[in-house]
Amino acid sequence: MAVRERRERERRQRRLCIVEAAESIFSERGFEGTTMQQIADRAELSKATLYLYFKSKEELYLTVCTQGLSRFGERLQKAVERRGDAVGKVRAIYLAYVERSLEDPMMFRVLQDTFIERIRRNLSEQTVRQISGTIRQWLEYGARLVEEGKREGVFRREIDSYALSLSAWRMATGLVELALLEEPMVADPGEMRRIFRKSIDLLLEGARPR
Amino acid sequence: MAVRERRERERRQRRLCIVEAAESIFSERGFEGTTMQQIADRAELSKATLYLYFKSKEELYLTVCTQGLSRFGERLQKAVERRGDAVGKVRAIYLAYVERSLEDPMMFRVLQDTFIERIRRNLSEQTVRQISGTIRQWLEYGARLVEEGKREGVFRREIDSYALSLSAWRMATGLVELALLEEPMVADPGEMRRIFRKSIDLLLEGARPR
Amino acid sequence: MAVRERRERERRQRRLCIVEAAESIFSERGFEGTTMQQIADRAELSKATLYLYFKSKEELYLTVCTQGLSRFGERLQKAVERRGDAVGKVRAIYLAYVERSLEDPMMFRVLQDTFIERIRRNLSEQTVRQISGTIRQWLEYGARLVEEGKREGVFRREIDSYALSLSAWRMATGLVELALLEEPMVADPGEMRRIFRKSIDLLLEGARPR
Amino acid sequence: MAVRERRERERRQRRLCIVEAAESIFSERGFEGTTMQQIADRAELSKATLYLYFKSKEELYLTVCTQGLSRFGERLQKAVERRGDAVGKVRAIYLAYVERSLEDPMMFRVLQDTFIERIRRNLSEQTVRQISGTIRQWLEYGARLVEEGKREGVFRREIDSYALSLSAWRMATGLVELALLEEPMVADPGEMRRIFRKSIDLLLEGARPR
DNA sequence: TATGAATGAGCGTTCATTCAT
DNA sequence: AATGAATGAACGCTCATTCAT
Repeated sequence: MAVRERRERERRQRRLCIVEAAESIFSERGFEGTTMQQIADRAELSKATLYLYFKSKEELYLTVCTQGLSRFGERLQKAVERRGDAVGKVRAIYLAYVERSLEDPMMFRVLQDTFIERIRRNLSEQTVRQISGTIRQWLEYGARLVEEGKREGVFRREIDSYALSLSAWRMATGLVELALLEEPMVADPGEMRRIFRKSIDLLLEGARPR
Repeated sequence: MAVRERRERERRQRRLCIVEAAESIFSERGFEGTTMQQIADRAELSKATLYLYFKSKEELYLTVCTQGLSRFGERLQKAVERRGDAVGKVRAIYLAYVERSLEDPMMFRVLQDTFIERIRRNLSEQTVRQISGTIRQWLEYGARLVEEGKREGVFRREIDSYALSLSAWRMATGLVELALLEEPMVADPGEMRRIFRKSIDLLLEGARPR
Repeated sequence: MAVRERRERERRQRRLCIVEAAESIFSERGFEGTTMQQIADRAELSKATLYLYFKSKEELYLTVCTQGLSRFGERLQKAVERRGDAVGKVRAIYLAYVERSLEDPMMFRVLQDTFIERIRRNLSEQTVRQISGTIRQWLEYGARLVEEGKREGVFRREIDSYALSLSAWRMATGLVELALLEEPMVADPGEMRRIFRKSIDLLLEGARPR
Repeated sequence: MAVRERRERERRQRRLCIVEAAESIFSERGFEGTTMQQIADRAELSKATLYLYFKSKEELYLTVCTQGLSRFGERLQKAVERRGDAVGKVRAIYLAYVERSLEDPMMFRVLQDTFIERIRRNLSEQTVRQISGTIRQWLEYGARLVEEGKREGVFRREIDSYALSLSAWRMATGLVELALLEEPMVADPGEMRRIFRKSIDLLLEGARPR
């Protein structure tokens, strides 16, 4: 019967709906600041129903994180395609990361939580491994781009490609964090845009052959 | 009588003891994840006693932050003294920041909390302003070092000194965050040390005259 | 389905149950002396459940007051109907007020709290206004009865109808307060009954044309 | 030695000082709304010292009540002296009671608390008896004045003198209660003064021979 | 005698989770 | 499958009282 299929489809749909509601609230208020009631309200469901799809607040949170991570990855992927040399590609991926984060601060913030020890402790080992794995893949992808650049002669041979990849990622993240503060701490939005560009340019310049 | 003096001394000691307990728990669990009971337990005092020394959780948090901030600042200050050129000074302050953070992860984490929007919302405006103010001072100090370097001819004239200062700070912070994860996500401690050095070298190299 | 109806009915029932528990404890111990735990215990519910029905202790208190107030009002209303002249009406309403208060001391005490400055300070302005408003209505109703009496010629023309209304109300309240003390302070119950009658007779006699 | 005497004197002085501080705060905030800290602050002593003079908050409260009661009584006594007939005397004592209460609302409010069952339960039997006794004496004094008035022919023979005394007292109390509300519930201060006079006049008029 | 310091018990309120329907 | 109702456990904070000095 097609009934079962429909059921299954509806169930997935419902799940998705919850995840979306959760994502938007987690990112606004963080893990601890979010209540199941708020999520239920936004999903237009009852609190109890949430527990039919996720066995705890943590599991729901984890789902939001991993789903967001892979969507994020897809976007970055596209940014590098059709770029010229490796320098351009690294620059493009850096700026795409920044851009995406600023456009969808929700996702960015949820992912940031993932690096907070206290929250990690609430997640199962498997989850942490899964998230770490994905991130490591990106970093390695970045490192490969740098290696490619070395072969192209746009980066110095002795550059540690993984260190560069890592540095760029952390610098981007740290600056976005700042840019997303409601009350700007160090600079206004317009200035921040320039700073993003300058930051990656400095780093890439530092890796160029002299 | 010396009684009053002793009392005074004991009182300061007790206060310090509470601040230390608070610092260690705030850094483990963040502002929201920390309860006054936990702090009281670690300080081996009753919850009510905390309120004899601090009128609220927030005031205690603020004290932890500002005390840590100034201790932190003093260390950085020392790191720059007796250094040769501006490049050396910036490098020294960067590495000192990293070193201090790794030695005293508590303080680092408490300060990081300060950049989480949801937590900022729970703090009084005054608290946020005070912390932001101190950080901005550091950043400006960093920018002045870069300006000094331009005059010395070790940095390019067109470098945006504030952007460099900011980028370095955020990169350091982002990398330390990673290094402090209990289960290393991307690299082992030994490798991280090298990466710290490489990261700042890349950035400084990028700012050098060609 | 009748399910929804039953639910609705049960919910009202539960709410009523809480209000009753609250009324009995508020009247025994006053607003400040009452705890949500005590109310929960008497209603045989958990403290948290109270908050499903009332959003705060104050809202619960307000509900107790206003419900009691209107119930009280209805009884007084009935007491005046089918009475002959205005003197009879005022007398009837006075004695009904006393009677009701002695029968339902809970309500009487809760309302009395309303005149204690410190408790007023703990209530929202709206709550206080609402209660004051109802009481003022009664007083004005009393005053209108006196005016009616003047026209009938059973009260002297120069009598201040509002002052009489007010005096009667306060006298009744003060005497009831005394009568409700567990250990009688001034007179036994039987004697009190006579005193109530005598008190209003004195007042009415004082307002008669000579 | 005179040392012991001085000690004793100082001790009494200190005690008085505490009672005064307590009286002023109890009357502002009621029994439950008052904290030992507030009393200690106003008495410029430490909280612990209070417990050297009174074994509990309740005992302190009781002392305030009984002391206030007797002082109050002395004032009323004076008001009746040198008055002409019994009507004038009753009127004088009624208005003196009102006047004193409005001048020293503190004392009035503390005494009112004495009629709240919940507070009575916290006091020892002896205390309650002591307070009741004093009040009863006043009432009987009032009743004797009425009897005097009957002999003078200014009150009707069949008047129940105790009932009149009681009614007047409760009416006065009830009206004062109203007058002391910060936000006037029924009438402004000026109007209240007239109402006080009218209220006792009504009652006395009601007791006159026709 | 006087007090600074300390605390247990308790407050109103919130929330993740469970359960009967 | 979905939910309204319920609750235990905890939260930040307060206060009457005790105790060492």
